[in-house]
Amino acid sequence: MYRVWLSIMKKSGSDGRTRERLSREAIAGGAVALADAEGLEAVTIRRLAQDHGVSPMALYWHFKDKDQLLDGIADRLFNDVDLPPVSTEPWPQQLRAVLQALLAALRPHPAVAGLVTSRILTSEAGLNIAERTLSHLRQAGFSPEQAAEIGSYLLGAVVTLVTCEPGQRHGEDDEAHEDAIRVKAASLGALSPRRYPNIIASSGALAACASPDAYYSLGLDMLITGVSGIATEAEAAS
Amino acid sequence: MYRVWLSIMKKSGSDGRTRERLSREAIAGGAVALADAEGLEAVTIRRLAQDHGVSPMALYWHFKDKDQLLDGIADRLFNDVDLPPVSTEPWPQQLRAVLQALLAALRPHPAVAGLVTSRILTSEAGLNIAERTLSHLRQAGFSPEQAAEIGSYLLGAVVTLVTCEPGQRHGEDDEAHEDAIRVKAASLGALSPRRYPNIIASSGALAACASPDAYYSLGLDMLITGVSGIATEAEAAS
DNA sequence: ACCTGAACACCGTTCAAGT
DNA sequence: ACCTGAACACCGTTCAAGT
Repeated sequence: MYRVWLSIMKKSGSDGRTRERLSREAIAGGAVALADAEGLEAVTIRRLAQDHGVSPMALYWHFKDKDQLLDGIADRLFNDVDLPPVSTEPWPQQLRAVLQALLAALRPHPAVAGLVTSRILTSEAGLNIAERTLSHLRQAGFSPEQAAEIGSYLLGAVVTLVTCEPGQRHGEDDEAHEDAIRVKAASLGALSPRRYPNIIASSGALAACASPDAYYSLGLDMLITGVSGIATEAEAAS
Repeated sequence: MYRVWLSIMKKSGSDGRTRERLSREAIAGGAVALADAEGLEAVTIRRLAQDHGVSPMALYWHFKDKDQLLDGIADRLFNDVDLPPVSTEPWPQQLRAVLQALLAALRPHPAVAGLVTSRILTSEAGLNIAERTLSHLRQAGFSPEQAAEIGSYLLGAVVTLVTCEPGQRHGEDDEAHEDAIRVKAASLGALSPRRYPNIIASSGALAACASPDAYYSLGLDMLITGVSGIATEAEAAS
């Protein structure tokens, strides 16, 4: 599928000498596709340049250094977020919808999801997500300071949901991935039943997620329930 | 402070030719201290070897490759966790105490905290933490499958709390860090008030955490409240 | 404005060899 | 058992130069 992406980008077949003009977007897009296929450690200036049919130094025209390239990847993910319109619904539902939108954008790209945590406030699109999150937290009655802390945590927690999904793949092909899951479940199941009875009972579910959709839905519920809980506490205390 | 660690390790002064025998523990300890001082990107096989007064290849006797070295760092953090004894308290308090113990071990080492997420089930000490977490979740009435998903998330969320603490330093010295915070607060404060009113209101708190203790306490409350909430939901549904 | 070639300092890692 | 030296393939990045 990475090869498909490549050929689209190059706009002509395997013999195609002609290639698209390089751009920040094309490079970041290629980086995401490469990370999806082979993991973040495969995303290298030299490798990206090679796949674009260009010299490594060409990328330095578009990005000051590799860190800015990673910023570009994060920015691309934030731009994939389809923020729900503000409505008259109660804040918990609206906040949940915002987090769910972020989640939906990150789920297809677990290998690069971790990049966004530290970059929300340095990305144009990320700022919009943060602003919406803070506004719903203010609706809940939190102070600007509390909203900042809780908001930072919530956005990070969405990333955590994605990167902690049991059996999350890390850029191997499908068969190798299934093998790894089977091996992991077996090794957990072979632990001492006296010392680790609960790990053994959960070994299958720890090695792979039976229903990712249910997992993510439960995760969002936990987040919103948690915020609602401390919101009412704070309200009762004031 | 990293220099202090170095001199202790070498057991003699600046002229000391004699050094401790190398060991997995000494190497992992040095790696943590180095990451604390200069960030995870400074943790390099060659740099560690140099600081230990040894050739880079010496480390390969103790660790198969760099990934195993990172495993060793995570293992060291898990061993710092002082797990509370099982008691007769209700499960939410006990679960909170377990998460708090993990949090206490990770807080001093934000640069390497992220390493633990994927390594809990491959570390001896990590398995104990996971087992305790799962056992309290089973007490709460969750199935082994639910416990696996929720437990994975909870342990990851503790890491998230540490790495998402607003203004979390990343291995700079103190003055540079305070400068960075001031710059960040100022740049957030200079955003468009029409588009980002809430970010501006929270700009100070987004750039740096006023009271980390309060932040972490609130974070643990959110986690426990969230789990409790979906636990009673699950109970009510059954 | 956009890209290249050569070069530099740095990685992780292998392998044969030393004690 | 524990460590070294030389070598290899790979990084990110700079700088001067080409079009």
